[in-house]
Amino acid sequence: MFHVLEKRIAAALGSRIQELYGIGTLVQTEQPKQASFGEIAVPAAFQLARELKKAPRAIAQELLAGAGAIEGVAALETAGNGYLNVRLDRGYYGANLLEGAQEDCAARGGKIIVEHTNINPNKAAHIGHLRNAILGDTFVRMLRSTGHQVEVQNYIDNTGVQVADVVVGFLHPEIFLLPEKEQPFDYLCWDLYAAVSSYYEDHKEALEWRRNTLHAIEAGHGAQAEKAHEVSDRIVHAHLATMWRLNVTYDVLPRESEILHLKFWATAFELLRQRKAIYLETDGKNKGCWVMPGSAFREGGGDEGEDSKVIVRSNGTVTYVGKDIAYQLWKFGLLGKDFHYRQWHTYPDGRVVWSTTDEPQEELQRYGRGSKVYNVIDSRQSYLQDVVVAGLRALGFERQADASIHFSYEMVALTPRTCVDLGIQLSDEDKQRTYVEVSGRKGLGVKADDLIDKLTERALEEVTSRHAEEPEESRREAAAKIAVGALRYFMLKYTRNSVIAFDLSEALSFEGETGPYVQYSAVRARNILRKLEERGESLPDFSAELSREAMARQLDNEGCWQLLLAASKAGSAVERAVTSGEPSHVARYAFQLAQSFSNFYHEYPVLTETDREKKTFLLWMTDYFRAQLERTLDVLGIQVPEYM
RNA sequence: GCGCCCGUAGCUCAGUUGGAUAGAGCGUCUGGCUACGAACCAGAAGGUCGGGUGUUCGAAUCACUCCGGGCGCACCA
Repeated sequence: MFHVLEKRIAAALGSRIQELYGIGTLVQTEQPKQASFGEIAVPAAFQLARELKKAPRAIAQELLAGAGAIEGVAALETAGNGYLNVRLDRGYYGANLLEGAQEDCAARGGKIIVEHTNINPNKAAHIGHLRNAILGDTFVRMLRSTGHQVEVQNYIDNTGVQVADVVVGFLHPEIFLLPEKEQPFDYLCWDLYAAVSSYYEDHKEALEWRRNTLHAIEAGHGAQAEKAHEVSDRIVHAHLATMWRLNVTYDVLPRESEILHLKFWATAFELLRQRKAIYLETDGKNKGCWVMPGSAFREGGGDEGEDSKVIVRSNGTVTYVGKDIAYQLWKFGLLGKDFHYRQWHTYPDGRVVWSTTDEPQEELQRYGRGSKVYNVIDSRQSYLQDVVVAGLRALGFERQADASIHFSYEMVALTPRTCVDLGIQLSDEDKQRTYVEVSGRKGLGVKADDLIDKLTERALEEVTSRHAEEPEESRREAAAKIAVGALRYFMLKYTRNSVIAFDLSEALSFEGETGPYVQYSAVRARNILRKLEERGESLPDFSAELSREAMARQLDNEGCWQLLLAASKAGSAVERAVTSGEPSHVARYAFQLAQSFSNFYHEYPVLTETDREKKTFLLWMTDYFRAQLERTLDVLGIQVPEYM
């Protein structure tokens, strides 16, 4: 509702400017710092001042003078030295919210592809991966809630060295002892991978095992290839299970093995070669390689050969970037080829994740052909992402290059204190830092499932301390939702390019700006409504009992009005977060919304209210807050427990 | 050396793309449960927005520069 009015006001003033000065501009609106200034502020006069060579204040007055009435606006006034402030018609606003004024949610644009998670299928997921998945999944929810069609892809690199190293571990039990105790497969691989990696340090000759294994995997047969398949398949299932705990799901898993077997790369290579995006280097350190010149992806890349990027190695194998270019081309439907698809996994709610396969299937399924592609990838890979986009550009796919977005984010590191808690040895230098980088290769880091388990136990303690009478299963269910709320909110409250220094005790906190705080507000809103039923009363028919006049009367109360206004901004908050590509905006809004509700909760006793109209109004406010809280939490992928 | 990111309250971070008196959470200090649940609320203290120069009606935000920190710059993924 709020952004409908924002747009309406911008449009009205835009045409007013057009008729007065003959200038077509996009009128910006903002929200005043102080509530006393009104609900919407328009700084347009400042922008016009330069062009018109007039004082902003005078322009604002001219704009105001002949402006006609705008639906839903009670008053326009000038303020400061050129602001136009808007006061909304409160009765109109409330009545429209009550009727659930349709947010214009018409499906828009083409399909958007979001690729996220992309964890190497060779070990358990850790907190760094969680940031990727939660960021990606939340962005998907944001897009879907604003009417976009989205396809979620999780790329599986099942033929890389990481998998090979774990296979090496399994095939050399005489060196890499498997632990006696039972533990999940992905945990076992975590240790195995670290062990193999560190073994290479002192036994360079062992790298030959890795090379052999890689060759076998590419060839696609033999014991090593079989083991590689087994490892990556089992790990992918483990990852899907971990992500499911966090309400993160996927539509399709494109796999590297099919990119190889279906010769996607060969097709891409032909394109790149024909259009001269890459060339065969005949000299220098890259002699014998197919390279992309540095000038393609770096500004002023002058030194030929010095900064060019190898796409095909001198031994004829393709690099990661090369495969990624082929994959990116496929995402846009530019390769002229497609995968076959088979059902890979069914979620507990019945939805199905599909995987690519190289064998034709009876059941036809189509993926790819997006009009816009978001790749959720660590900012450390921005250089490689630039090369991929440059590849598209060099092929002449300008539009698709522009529509390829590296949705980057900074890494998750650990605070030194948390390292100590986890028993990780630190150098004196590291102890002085504010954070320490995790390393999957060394086996340092916090496993995702361990963290979720820890959070769940913490939440269970809290729940049990308040609801010992409830059955354990029910308490566990609530605790799981709280844990997920805490974790998702924690990963989302930071802006994307801020490094998260992960602190265990901070993450385990459920007070202040946290997911559980927001969940708690929603629970309390529900409780009021439930208590109403328990008292033998029922929810009034709001639209019958609350006339526009009644709404205006009640909203004349400044406190109520400000609270309702804040609650009504959910749509515009998500909208803004989508355009700025910043999920943290939604998280921040959710927190503010919860704060507003807390204020409401303490300020206005609902059930004991004696004035009938006011009580009806307060019940409506409660229900509206509940709906907005649930809606916003849903965008964040956070559920509301029955009690907490 | 080159490129990207960061520097805002004691700590961790926001700041609607250049706007009105710079905001939260944590921590500290004062108060508030006989419950629409205190995982909460009310209040207080706490700032030279890393330093400097510039751009203009107006700068935490843009440009230049210096200082401090991080991450990239493979025939690894």
